[in-house]
Amino acid sequence: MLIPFEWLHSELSNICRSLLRVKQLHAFLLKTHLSEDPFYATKIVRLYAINSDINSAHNVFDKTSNRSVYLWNSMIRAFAQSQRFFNAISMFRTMLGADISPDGHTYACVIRACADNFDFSMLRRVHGGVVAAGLGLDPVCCSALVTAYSKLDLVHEARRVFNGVTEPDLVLWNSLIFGYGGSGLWDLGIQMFSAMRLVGKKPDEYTLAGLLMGIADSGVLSIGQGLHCLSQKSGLDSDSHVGSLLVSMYSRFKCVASAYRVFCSILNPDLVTWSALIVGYSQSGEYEMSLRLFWKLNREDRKPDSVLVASVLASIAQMANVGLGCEVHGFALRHGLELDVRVSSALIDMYSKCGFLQLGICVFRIMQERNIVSYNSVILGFGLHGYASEAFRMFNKMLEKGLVPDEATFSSLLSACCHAGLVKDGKEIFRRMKEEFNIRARPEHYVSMVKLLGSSGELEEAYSLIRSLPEPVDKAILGALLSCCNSCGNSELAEAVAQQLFASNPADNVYRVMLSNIYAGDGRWNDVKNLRDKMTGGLRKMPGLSWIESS
DNA sequence: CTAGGGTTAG
Repeated sequence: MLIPFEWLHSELSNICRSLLRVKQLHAFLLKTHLSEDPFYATKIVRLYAINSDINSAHNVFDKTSNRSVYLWNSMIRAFAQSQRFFNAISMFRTMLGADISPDGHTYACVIRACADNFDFSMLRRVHGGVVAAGLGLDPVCCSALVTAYSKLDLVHEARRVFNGVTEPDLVLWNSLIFGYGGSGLWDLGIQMFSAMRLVGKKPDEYTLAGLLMGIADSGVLSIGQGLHCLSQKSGLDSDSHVGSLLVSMYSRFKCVASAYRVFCSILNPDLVTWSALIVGYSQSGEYEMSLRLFWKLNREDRKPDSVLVASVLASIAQMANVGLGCEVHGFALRHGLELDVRVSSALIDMYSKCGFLQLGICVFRIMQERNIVSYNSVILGFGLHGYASEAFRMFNKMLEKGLVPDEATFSSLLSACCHAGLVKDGKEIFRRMKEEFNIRARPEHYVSMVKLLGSSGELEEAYSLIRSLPEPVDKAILGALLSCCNSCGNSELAEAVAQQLFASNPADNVYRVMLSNIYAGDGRWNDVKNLRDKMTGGLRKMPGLSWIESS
């Protein structure tokens, strides 16, 4: 039989998104007995995996007696991609026992699977295996290890792997920069970037994405602008990934005009980019513009997804505009998005924040599938309207259903106690959260507790709660205590708290002014003057910024 | 010949 090889190879190299077509190709290969060949088997396994037919992929693997490393690797990757972690690992174990030895790519697949599954002890064991196999300095394995450790919040471990490599390639540099960006260690990311440039490596779109990821949290707009400039010069700002990050970076700094300019320069803005801009406008308080863009997107051929609808509803909740909320509710109904838990929870939240708790409860009642988020929204709604007992009733119902409460559940309950002034119940639920449900109290929980205790005259207890926390105490918690002190006229405690706030945030002038006001209220002009004299310090010196000026 | 290490918003 004459086989049109050219046709076959181009078909196999295409990323075919139709399962039917893949099955036809597979059937054709079976007829020609080419499916016995590990080369073709690998292709078919990959095509089945892309179309998420993992059983057919496994079947092809089983039927192929002559298994190449490529075939093993593809099968392991296929299992990992379809979240079948256990299968991926056991396939790897089988491979170790077979008469073929895994290569760097095999280990990379397994390492990635461990990270995706947040399995630290397995990652450790595989890392050991990598070293034992003599692949400890293999660039592919090292990149995978750096990414995996960063994903498990062990960036320092990632750095150790990186340091072992004498001449890191671009991917390895990028992996570490991404690790730093994702862990909020943006200054270390910048340092690595400077070091990378010193050895003459040119950044690509991954490098910029890694850097930009951390910058929005840094609070230093000039660095973000420097990176924007750099991406323009390297012609990377029209890349939709980099563009999306720039849009959200500018949005977080509330520079929506710049965000819009970046948006316009992107060649093919995708749903992510649109989302970043729409959410950006609403985060900057420009709700009308945000909604106008939402409807504009809707007029184009791309349709908003449930995540975007939920975010738009969140900004409508902030506007407390129930008319717009109803319009978007109608939109969700027309597009069958109201069954999505994220959308319906956002609807509950929107209605209750607009003052229409009853409508929120209606949405809750007709929901098909209720998860923890839906219960949290309805609990928050009851609390917001002062119905603390209803909130607790919902909480108990949720427990009866076997749902496990999370941090947000307790935030909602504590805020319900705040709104109703239920000090005793608040203390009790705070205790149960920690002891019974093993949830570590987060800053927002402490904020509620401080408000609750402070507003009922138990300032001392609120203060001792704060003193039990490790330094530095979150500024939201101290801020809550400070406003309680102010409203009940306890200027002595107010001063202590303001000093603590100022000491931990010396660069933020808000706290300097706060403290200054307290001194001024007591007529202590010398203290006011001292405070002002220290103000000449200027901006904190930033590490490794010279490259911005040079670029 | 193929697979295989590094992405983004909410």
